[in-house]
Amino acid sequence: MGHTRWLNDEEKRAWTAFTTAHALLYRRLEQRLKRDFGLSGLQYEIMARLSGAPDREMRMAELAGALVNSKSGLTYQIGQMEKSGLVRRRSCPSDDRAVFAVLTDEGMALLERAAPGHVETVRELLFDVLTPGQVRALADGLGEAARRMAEGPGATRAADDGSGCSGVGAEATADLGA
Amino acid sequence: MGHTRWLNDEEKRAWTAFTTAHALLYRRLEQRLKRDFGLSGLQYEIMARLSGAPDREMRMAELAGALVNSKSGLTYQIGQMEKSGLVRRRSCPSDDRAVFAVLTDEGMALLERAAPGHVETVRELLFDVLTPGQVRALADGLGEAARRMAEGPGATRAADDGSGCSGVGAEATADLGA
DNA sequence: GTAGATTGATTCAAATTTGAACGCTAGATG
DNA sequence: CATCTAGCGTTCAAATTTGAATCAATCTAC
Repeated sequence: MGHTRWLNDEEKRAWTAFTTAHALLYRRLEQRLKRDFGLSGLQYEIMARLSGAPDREMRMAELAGALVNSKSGLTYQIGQMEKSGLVRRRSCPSDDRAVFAVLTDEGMALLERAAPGHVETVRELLFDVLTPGQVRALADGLGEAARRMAEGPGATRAADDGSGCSGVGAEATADLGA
Repeated sequence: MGHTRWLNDEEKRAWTAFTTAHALLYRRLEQRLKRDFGLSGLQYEIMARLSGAPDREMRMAELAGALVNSKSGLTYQIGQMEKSGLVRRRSCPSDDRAVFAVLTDEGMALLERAAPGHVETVRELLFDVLTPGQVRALADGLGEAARRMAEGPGATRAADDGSGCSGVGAEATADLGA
């Protein structure tokens, strides 16, 4: 392997902008969610994902894959949210291994209260700053990068077996600003 | 406050692409760093930042601000890295409150070994996928967003007093792919 | 100068995250 | 059918992160 292809100045700018913007934005969103609704960012994302899925439910592994989170971490958070009544577990009749996380009515209600402010913040801090062309570049460029990383080698398999328990095709983008 | 300005389809695509690409990429980078060098992502970033600063040192608060991390979290990590000899603390003669984190020669050497693979991964998974126009859009659009969030209201102050202890202007972008 | 307010960093307990086992079931192979 | 492999979710201990105190030192206004 020859010489490293270092980043040029514009790539360095892009890289720091990417990581810094993400960190700052995510931090703001978390602060707001915690302060106003006692929710963590992950909890919001879980609810947003579930809200967009058929019957408002997803299998644990599928959900973990969609959120890019570890399985054990998801188990923990679903446990917390179950205590709070935001989510409920349901086991799958046809496959005793599978567990579904289901968004409760209470969870849905909280999500609907939290979503407006959340989305508004994303808009103010991100989309109001970007030109339409830049929005498209994000969607296209980063979308393609994400797709390749999700499939390509090294991806933590989330193997989508089309088992009889239903199951969503991976691309369910929630309406409530997942 | 009237109605919520929800995200349109392209904005939703951009938002999920942004968050998902970041999560996937960051996870890959962390796995690689941990496996090959026993480093966490944060530790790498700390070293990369320090390596680009004058005298390879920064004040704790300044560093925390640059990394978008809590002060207490940084205290912990610097403690860990000090044990490993990657970093060393130095107190400021003219201000007894201030503490500098200094990258040691050993730390610098490790960074130089880790950087090529790190940067190469970023290139493969991100920049090789993006068009030059998309790179520019990231740099410009997200750069502007980051700038506003860093300054605008709600920013966790990192007040840059130009005290006699030296101190870097906030924008030191490290060469080693911070 | 001195009280009072601010800033810099650390400490501490609680919450969360991580990754490697573990137990269990479904599906494949013989 | 018996066994073997692989997938799913959980558990567990260790590591990390968080945020609210805390302690000390600087700066401000009297």
